[in-house]
Amino acid sequence: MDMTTKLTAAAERLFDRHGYMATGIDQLTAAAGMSSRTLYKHAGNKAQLMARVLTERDRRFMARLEVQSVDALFAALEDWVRVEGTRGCLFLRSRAETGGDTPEIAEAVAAHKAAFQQRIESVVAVDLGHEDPVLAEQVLVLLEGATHAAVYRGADAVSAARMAAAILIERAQS
Amino acid sequence: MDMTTKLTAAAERLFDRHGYMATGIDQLTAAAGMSSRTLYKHAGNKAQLMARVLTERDRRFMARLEVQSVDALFAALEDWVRVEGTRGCLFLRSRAETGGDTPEIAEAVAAHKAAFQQRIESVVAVDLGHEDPVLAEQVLVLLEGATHAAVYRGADAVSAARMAAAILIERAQS
DNA sequence: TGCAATGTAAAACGATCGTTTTACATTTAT
DNA sequence: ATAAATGTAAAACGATCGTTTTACATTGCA
Repeated sequence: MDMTTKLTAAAERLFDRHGYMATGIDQLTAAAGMSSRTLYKHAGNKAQLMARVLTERDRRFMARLEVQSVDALFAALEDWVRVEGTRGCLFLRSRAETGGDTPEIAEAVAAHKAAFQQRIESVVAVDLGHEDPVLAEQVLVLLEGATHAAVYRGADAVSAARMAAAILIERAQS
Repeated sequence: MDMTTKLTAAAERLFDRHGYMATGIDQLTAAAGMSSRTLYKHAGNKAQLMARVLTERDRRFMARLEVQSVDALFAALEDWVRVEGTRGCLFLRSRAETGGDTPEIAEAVAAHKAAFQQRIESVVAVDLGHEDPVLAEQVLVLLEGATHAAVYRGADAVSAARMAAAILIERAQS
């Protein structure tokens, strides 16, 4: 595993567990097993490192959402939550932590959320046989809600959201 | 307005807009119009100040949720979002920023979320004439989802959530 | 009248921040 | 064989962090 990969993985873990601002450069170098000189050579600076973490996380998360039904979206979220834990959406969290004032971060978040919404719209269209923007928005709200409610409600929140989505989809299909 | 009230109001605004970690004590003293000596006399320290901000916010938010129907819960959230803006849930955000490692903050968040859930359960029970924990969990997910989706989707997310809740409630009533 | 309380302004505290630099070792490719 | 690239360890950078303290002014009550 090359230094960039190792750094990005370590950074994602620390930023996710302790927050972007609360994670210092020396914690990052210690976790990644490299000197600060090497960190800066590969990452540029802390904000760019966070942006790269988000881009990598987007890639991994969106890969799991390559499914053909709305119900499978919730199954994928259940898997994600089981594997990665429940600390809320890292994209929204890092944007909020920086007040939206760090361009690299704000752009990575915007790109992810646009892709996220697009994916939901197309999966809803597959399930229904036609587009339904309002239903897609409701599914998006349920996924976002499951992600954040799971922080304090656990996996129950995800399965409740999944059942709610099934009802809305069935209703729209008939 | 006494110093404690002025400080808490200024702190809530800054913590919400820029994040807890990113807001320094000197920004707080400048916004509240007081010396750091007075700030520490009233607040104890930064974490206790954040905890007091959260307790006050819980009071104001929960007061708006003193309603008699699930639909009114979403109407109340629409009002809240219009008045206070959309930067996500300050409770979850501050807990995530501190990794859950700051006891005062973690406790204030836990207390709020417990009260939030309880309120939803009782409003659902009023609407249905009986308790329905699963439906209440779905309403909680929709409210949490609307709060966080509104950050990047705007008010559409809240009205979509409101419509979804109406469908689920109607279905449970018949 | 005088003392306790409450406030400000500003300096100082040691610690830590993100970042750069200096000095040196090791690997890699021509 | 040699020069470029890539790494480490560690010191140093100025800035800022949360917090405490010193010195002094104002207020309100006994």
